Amino acid sequence: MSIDHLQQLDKIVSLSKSRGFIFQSSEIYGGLGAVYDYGPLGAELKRNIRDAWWREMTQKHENIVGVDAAIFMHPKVWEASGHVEGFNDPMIDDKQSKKRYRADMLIEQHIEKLRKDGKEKEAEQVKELLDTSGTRVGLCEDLHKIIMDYEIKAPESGAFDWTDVRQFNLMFKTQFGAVASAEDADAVYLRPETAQGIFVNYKNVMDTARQQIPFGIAQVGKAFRNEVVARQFVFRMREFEQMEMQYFVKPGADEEQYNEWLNKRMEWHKGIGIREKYLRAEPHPPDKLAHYARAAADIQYLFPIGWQEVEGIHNRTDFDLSQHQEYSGKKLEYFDQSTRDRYVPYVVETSVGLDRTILMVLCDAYREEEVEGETRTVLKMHPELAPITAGIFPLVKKPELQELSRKIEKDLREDYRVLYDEAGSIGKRYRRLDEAGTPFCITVDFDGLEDNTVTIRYRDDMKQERISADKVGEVIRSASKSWKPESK
RNA sequence: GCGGGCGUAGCUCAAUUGGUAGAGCGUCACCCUUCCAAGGUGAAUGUUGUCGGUUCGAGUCCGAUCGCCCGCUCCA
Repeated sequence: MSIDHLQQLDKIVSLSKSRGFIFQSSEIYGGLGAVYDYGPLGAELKRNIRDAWWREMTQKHENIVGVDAAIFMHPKVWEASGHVEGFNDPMIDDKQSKKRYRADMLIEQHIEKLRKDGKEKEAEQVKELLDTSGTRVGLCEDLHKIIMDYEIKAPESGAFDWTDVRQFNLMFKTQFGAVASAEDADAVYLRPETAQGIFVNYKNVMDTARQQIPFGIAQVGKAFRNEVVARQFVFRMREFEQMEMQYFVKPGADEEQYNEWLNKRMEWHKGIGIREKYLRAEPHPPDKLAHYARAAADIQYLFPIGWQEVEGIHNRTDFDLSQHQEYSGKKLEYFDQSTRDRYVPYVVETSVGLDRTILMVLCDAYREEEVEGETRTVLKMHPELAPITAGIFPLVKKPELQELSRKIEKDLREDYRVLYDEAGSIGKRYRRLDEAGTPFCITVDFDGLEDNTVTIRYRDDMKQERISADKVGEVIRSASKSWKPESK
């Protein structure tokens, strides 16, 4: 059976481990949940994708500049951004049905029910208690007491058999300063998103980079989320890498820019070789928008686990800058010299998960093909993303062939990541590099010694061409540039 | 975090009622080899996820723990 589009993630998990793309973190100690390490091939693939994004988003735009903000930030940043509040969900479980609910949502629903039943007075009472929860014993305890006192039952099972209310803080907290103290005063968070590193530097960049609105700030970096359920390989990890660009625009220009960036970003995904039919843009319904967003859309890929978000495009309005202006007391307004307008810019965000992009590239590239009764496993990824660009082989282990092979290897090494291999049969060496996604193999044979030629073998269709040994680099360059996923 | 399933070599998997842990592939070395996982010879690799219990004896039974998968939930 040949495979053109993956149905199971297992294949990628196995291949990732056996070829050295991705390993589980701390594996020799039994692994650490939802944390993964990149191996030799994975590290190269990751770098290539990161570089492609950075080139696209900064180098190709005169009005987008980069920053590299620290992971640690002032604790107030997360108060201003809404994360301290929004990242704490009080949850409660129904022991009968094993369903989990948000405690505050349960109470809200109960209030609505009371109103519907005409018990306006009691509804007001509960609403008052809900609004003041957290002021008596603690948030969890107060919410639990309301549920108990008003005998709020589980919506689905109708049971009244609750666990305690527990809070899930999705931000990682750590101690700042060498002397550990139990006090929260020293607590800092590992950033749950990189975006805030851009917003807090907005003024600095404005003051130094000689940019005028509209302009963008790009950043690639780690973010950390203590996910309740972190699963599905590198799709949802506790430590992950984001590639973000925040585009600052004049209020009113936000909708147009939002649409434009959604299109541009979709084109990028196609440009790195992802097949168009497995990509789609999925707008968020207005009632599902994040607290900061006016409009949002996912760019999704059809993973073996279904359609899933790889990138999010958000119209963040002036929410973040206004919040930071309020919390920091620093003016973050923009003054337009020509129109003499003064305003807090609106922000259009493009935020793509680097690890998710890697997974997408691996999934989209994965093929199993029938070749003369044997299965060929091959990663047909864009040549410019491939961890190893070319393999160089002497057809057999003979000194003359080895000599020319080594010379070609040395030349190519200046510009490309290459691998010299003389072990095993030639077919085996081709197939090994197929699994690594290497698009080109150069083989030196005896005929070639006569006229200084070699054969280049293409990964995607296994076709071979005889070319001049002096033109190998050139052929690789043009074949990389002209590569299209349709030709896979 | 809850419910269910699973955990044996780098990968995929065997191992009778509880009775000496194996195979295929891969890896490495050498030989052979003039273009698609060829062949030959040899080699390395496991506290059976971890800890504890039951037993004369545990990969197998029991408990705990860690991790993975599916569902619930969550996804700012």
